Amino acid sequence: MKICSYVCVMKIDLENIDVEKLEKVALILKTIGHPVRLGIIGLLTQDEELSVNEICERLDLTQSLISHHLSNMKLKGILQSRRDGKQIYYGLKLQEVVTVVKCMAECEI
Amino acid sequence: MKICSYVCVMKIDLENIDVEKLEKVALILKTIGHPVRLGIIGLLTQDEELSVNEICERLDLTQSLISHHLSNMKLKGILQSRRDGKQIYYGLKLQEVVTVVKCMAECEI
DNA sequence: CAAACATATGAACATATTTTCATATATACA
DNA sequence: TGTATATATGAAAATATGTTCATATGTTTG
Repeated sequence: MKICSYVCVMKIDLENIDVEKLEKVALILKTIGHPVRLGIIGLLTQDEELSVNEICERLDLTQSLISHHLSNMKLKGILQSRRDGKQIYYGLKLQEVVTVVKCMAECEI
Repeated sequence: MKICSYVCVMKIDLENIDVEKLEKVALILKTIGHPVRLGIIGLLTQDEELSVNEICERLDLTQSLISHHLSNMKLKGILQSRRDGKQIYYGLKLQEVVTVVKCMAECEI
């Protein structure tokens, strides 16, 4: 399913977007725009929730690195987390990022 | 028109995205994720093409700064340019970025 | 309560990005 | 051809980001 093609003709009304909002949008996009964080988002579209360790193993990256990236994305409202015993489970909060990533992943670049 | 809501349930199949593609996607998103560059993209959704000077004036930023950002985005395939006499006109090449920005601009963050 | 496990955090370092300034290049036109 | 105009470019400085390492915190269980 390709959506970009007909949506993309619409104008982005920047007059109605205040600077603060624009900077928030920029911040989210910049944050998503990193291979490790994209990897995490990818995993979390397949599994609703994953523990830090599961993410580390699946991406084959260190706990510390993953933890930093998770905190980063949580801070920006992209992810949410919940503790269950010893583990902390992360999941997507800002669902729109999936649309964004899908759109980019589908197009030819 | 809100599209995100129903698209976002779909999974991002990272198995089918090679690392190279993933990094390209990351690069595009990171590039878009900057206030000045978002501003340029916004203008170019309203006007198909704009000269460097027009962009500078509308965003009230220096020629050099804008020029650097334009080159950056052109290099990454987001924009295209064409010379007409003394001026160089820039326009969107990777139309998908509009979907991306719109999606982010519409959601509550 | 101590040990083991899961995760977070802070500092330090390396690297990348953004912006500015000065200057170069390209085009038009008198 | 020289001058004005439009844009690009390169280097430098300031700032931000990513990664690693060591260690702290929180939770469970023997």
